Amino acid sequence: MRFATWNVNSVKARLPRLLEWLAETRPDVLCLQETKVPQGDFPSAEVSELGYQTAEYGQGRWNGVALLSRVGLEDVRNGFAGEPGYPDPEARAISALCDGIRFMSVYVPNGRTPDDPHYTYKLSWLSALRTALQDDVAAGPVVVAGDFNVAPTDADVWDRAAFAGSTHVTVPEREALEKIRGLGFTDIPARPLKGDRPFTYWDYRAGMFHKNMGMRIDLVYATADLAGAVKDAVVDREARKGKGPSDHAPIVVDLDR
DNA sequence: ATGTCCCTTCACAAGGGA
Repeated sequence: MRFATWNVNSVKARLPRLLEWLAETRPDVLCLQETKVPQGDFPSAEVSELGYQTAEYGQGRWNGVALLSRVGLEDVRNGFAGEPGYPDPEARAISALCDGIRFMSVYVPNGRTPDDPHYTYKLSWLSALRTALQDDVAAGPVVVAGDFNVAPTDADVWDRAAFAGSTHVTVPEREALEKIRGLGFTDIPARPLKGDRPFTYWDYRAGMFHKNMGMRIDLVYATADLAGAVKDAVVDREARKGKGPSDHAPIVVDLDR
């Protein structure tokens, strides 16, 4: 099985790139984030021509997550039990069973700055996610993949000094991820296709991509049975190149299963 | 680092978010 995760930064703006990438990469399951389309506006017809079923959890202008699968899509859940809002619920998580594995696509709140209420929301959201995942982990194999908006270690940002006082690198954010891993998840290491660090995000500005000034904030968390079956995992930085890319690159994981 | 992109609307320019 091959699965992937990708923050596309608007599925409408990215549709040509998405379709081209799907036809080339052919994941069995794809976790999408930041679709930025209201519920019902996901281009399901276009992806169905490539053999994919769609489950979408959309919202007006921001957020939005989706799952694409060509190996089944059952027991779809928008959001999770106990998920906080800001203050209303936001479209940040969707999960479903695909070929016996529960896949959850997540778009963790950004947090903005450490003194912003949005940062508190981010920590609450991650804590509630951990609680909700307990039942899923007890039920069978689980993959939680997406834009976590946290760099797990200092090695996961291009320059730790540049992030002094910023979100994404604070101890409470990192501890929140550690607690999620404590449920039995492994942070699946992905190979960078260039350079020594598997960054997944590069700001559009200032030529950050070309200077490889990136961050590893898109992550794949898999339970032990699946982590042991990983044959290969790569950050597809090719998808960050060329005309009209997302600011995030996909992570592609191959399982011996 | 703040050099872009994407969304929206009291829309053809500007603000918000990332």
